[in-house]
Amino acid sequence: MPPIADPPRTLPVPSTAGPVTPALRPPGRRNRPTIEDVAELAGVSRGTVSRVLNGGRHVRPAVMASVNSAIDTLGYSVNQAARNLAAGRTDSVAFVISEGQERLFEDPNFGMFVKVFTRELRLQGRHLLVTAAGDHEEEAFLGNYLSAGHVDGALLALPRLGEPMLARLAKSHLPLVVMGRPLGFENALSWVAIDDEAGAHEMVAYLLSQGRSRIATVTGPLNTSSGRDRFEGYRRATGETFRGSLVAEGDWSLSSGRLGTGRILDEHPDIDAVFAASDLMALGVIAALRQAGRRIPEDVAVAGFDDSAAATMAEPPLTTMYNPLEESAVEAVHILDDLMSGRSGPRQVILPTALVPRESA
Amino acid sequence: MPPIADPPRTLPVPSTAGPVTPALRPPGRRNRPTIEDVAELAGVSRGTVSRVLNGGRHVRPAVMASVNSAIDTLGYSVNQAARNLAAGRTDSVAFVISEGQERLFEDPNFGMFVKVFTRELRLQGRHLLVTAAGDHEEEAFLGNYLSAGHVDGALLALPRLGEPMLARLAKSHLPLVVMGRPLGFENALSWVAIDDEAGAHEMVAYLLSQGRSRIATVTGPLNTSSGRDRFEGYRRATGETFRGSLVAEGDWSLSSGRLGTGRILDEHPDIDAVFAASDLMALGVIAALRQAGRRIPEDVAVAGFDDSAAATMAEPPLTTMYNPLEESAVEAVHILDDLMSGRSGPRQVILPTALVPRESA
DNA sequence: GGCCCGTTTGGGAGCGCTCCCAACCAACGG
DNA sequence: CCGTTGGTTGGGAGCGCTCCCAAACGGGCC
Repeated sequence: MPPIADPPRTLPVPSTAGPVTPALRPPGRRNRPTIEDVAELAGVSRGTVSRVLNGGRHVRPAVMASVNSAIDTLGYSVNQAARNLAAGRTDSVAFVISEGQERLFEDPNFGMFVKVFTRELRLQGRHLLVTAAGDHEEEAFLGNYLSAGHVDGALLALPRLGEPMLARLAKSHLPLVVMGRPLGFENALSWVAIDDEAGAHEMVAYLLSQGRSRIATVTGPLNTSSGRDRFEGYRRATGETFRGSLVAEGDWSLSSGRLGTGRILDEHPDIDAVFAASDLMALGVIAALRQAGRRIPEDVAVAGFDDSAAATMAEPPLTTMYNPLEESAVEAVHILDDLMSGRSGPRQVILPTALVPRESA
Repeated sequence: MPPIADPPRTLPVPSTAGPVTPALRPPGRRNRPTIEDVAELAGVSRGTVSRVLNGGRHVRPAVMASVNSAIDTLGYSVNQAARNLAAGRTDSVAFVISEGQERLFEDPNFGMFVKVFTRELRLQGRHLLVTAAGDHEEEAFLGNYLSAGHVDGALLALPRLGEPMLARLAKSHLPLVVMGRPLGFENALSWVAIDDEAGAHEMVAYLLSQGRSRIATVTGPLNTSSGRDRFEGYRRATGETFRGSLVAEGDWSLSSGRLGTGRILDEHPDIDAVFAASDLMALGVIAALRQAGRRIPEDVAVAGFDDSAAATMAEPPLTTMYNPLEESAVEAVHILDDLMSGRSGPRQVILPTALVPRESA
């Protein structure tokens, strides 16, 4: 790239002088030692060094040791670009998120995913790259990145419906696993989700069994599969008694829980329970109820969803549904591994939730 | 050049069977079209396609158009591994975080950094990869990754002192910019920080000017530069009146603010102000004070630091110091760009904070 | 009309690795 | 003693690009 730097690269000696010792290597741009240098120092061939680098099968222990020591003394580390090109794989996986990054990083699920993905992938010798695309331009940029063979596969968290990104990636042939149910691509793609509908249903049934009869709900965004399914669970559980005015659509945020509850209280001051589709929104629900002078759970029971850290810290501790995030993440990585190795085709997994009764209901 | 692979490519007819459509291309593992295919279709040479791919300098508009159309019809996208290898760069930058990922993602600063980094890097045609290392093993794994030439540079958020990661990376020759002051590497590395000491000093001076005289503090972790510097600012501002028993060390978390305040109250029930080294801890301070029956700000003034979203949402709204996170992030990317392009050597930037008075003090 | 110079184009030479085949070697059995 | 087997090793070929030199081209000017 630098016009000045190149001549020495192609030819250390301008054509006049005689052969120069191999020490004078035709300087790569960063002059890092190559596999060839290691081979020379260890007195073996390129092939042998490569074998050592890739697990050391079919290499005598003694030779392996000398190669490793050569690697150490040279401070050699493999050039990934070259390896990728030659081997046709990158040993890394992207975690792709649409949604504005600001909201995103508040999501407690997110940190868990990153943590578990990193850990599980490392067991496979792979790296996790987290990438986010806020707007459409960034999405295109990111789409390019993924198609350019930078990664061997991708884990996607694209909660909203009809993500253009999904359609684009779906036909890119890149192995893909979606976290959550990808509406519109349920059969074509692999995905891991929890049984939101059943979980929500169970929770509302539980509230009913506790003698609550006027149960309101603050839903998640209804253009996400989780938001929609949890609402459906609520609807099915309430059955005959379902009233649209007992429903407020939230956006997973604390303040949307607060606002939604306020609105419902205006029309229905007599509610005796609120099912929030997330713990964070449940916190907002509690705040709004308190402000309206309600005691929890005496006057109004509150239930959340996810069993996040917020649920324990809440005052009173929150009755919620356990969301098997960690299991989901582990499962997703396994599926992706199978996909990348060609061991199997697309696969879908739905994990069950579990009721966690605490003081709030 | 390739004896086996070439014939079919240069010539669609293998010698035996009848003419086969150009679809039959030699086996790339994923069978993706290469630059050579584009060149052939557009009727130009590899070199010309490469020129188009890299901005189209020295290419006639007509030729450029035909190349672009060939790219479209073939659905070609550049193979990054090959490009990286040939060009010696990757056009991507890592954002490296040590610290357990769980805590990490709760940090509101973090989301902001990712957002701004992504945006600013894209203007340079670069990608951001977020990578985290929880334990030592992961750190080593990540260190390898970074040294392996996967990225052209890295932005580091390694808040704690004596990060082994820092020492390791510092001597790796990879262009590096640290977010925050890297204790022990102040001169060797580039970094961007805010003036924590001056900010804390200003805040405490402000409390004093408001007539508060018994000012306690909940510090950040004293093994981080920010924690330490903010404490120093407090110490300098309190001067003669400094008392060690008015200090509690926190860990940036809400609960550490609560616990620390509780401990201080035990010994000093008469405090009339608390300076928390972060907004989140200030929330904990408020909770503890309330529980002890204090009114805010009437009985005790509370001040935070960072001017995060939490500060506005607090009850009462929090007096705090504005932390120019976005500017820091922008600055960091600029410095990194200079470093990567060899335009300049290591550089350090310290940005000023600003007092944001609200109701809590 | 011939010459010179700037622009455009072709294509050779790698980049540093993996893959794979052929060569090698030692131990063993017939 | 030689053929055979199975583990080990060397090194050619090639992955798909970028870089750069030299050739080709096209005006403008004398």
